[in-house]
Amino acid sequence: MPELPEVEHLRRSLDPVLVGARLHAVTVRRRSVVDRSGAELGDALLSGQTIVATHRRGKQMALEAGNGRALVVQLGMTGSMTIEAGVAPRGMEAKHRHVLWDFSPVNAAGPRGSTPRWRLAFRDPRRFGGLTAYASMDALHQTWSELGPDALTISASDLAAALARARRPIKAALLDQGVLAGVGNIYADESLFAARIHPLRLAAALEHAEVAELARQLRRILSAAVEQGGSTLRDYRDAFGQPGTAVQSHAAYGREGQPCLTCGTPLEGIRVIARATVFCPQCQPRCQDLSTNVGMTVPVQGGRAAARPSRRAK
DNA sequence: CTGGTCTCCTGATCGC
DNA sequence: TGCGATCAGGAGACCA
Repeated sequence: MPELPEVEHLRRSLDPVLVGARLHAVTVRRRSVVDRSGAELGDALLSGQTIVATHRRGKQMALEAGNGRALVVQLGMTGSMTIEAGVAPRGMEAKHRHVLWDFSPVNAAGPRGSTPRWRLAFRDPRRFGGLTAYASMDALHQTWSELGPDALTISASDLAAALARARRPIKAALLDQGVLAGVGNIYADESLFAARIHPLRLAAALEHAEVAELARQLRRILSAAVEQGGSTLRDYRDAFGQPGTAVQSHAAYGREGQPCLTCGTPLEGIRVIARATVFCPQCQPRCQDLSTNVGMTVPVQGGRAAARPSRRAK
């Protein structure tokens, strides 16, 4: 599922192709995926406009047009923006393509210098994503100012400020885009594991050193995932259909019941605000006092001795 | 005000 | 082989 690294990688792969390109015709096959707030559909979708920049805040990506309008792309669970260079997709790949733009790429000259026509496609089978039109960059920034600071560059002090009044589990706070922008279920679990913080710890009660470590791990894990092209579990592809490889470095997400890569204890699975959550009961103690007692005999609640083999049967 | 739960939506997977 | 049940979860609506 696309989170910040996937969206940023997508933006970086689209940017050189789209900036400077002019969007010709736009085809809307399912207009319910477009929130145009009163604008005419073609205007909302930047028809006829030249793309002058791409932007990102959290999990949202925006295309800025020459006339000042902006179009925000939200990928939701299964959304994608792909470049179709000549060949049209077939089969399942051709389904659920809700909006299609014809455009002339900037850096790709066709035969005898003629400019080929490429296509940009917004596809989203589950339709948790969508496109939102803004009349100006000011209007867009207004909306984006309601998001928390971007997780890719989060500082310890900014994270501390964001969490200071969050009277809820740290994992719930991390997933709230108004607190911190860009983190979803995968990278919430990964960053909490790396920072050795239990997902149910009260956000506002974290020690400053823990918040600083969490900010550091967020930056490290997210930027590494961007470089790896994001995490492809099933659906995610970049602008040219390539999957990301960051899933190979997941230490917690999707590893319930498997041994912790640090201590070997079977990872535990719980649900936090209805999200599947995986953590190490040994490395991420619920009671913060335990983490200061490294080396001592740490009492572990519940019978963790049973390595819950029930789930591994296959 | 805060935070937890529900709802949308489709495809993959599992069990029988 | 087929089919129904289950699961995945971002984000906004809704409720305690």
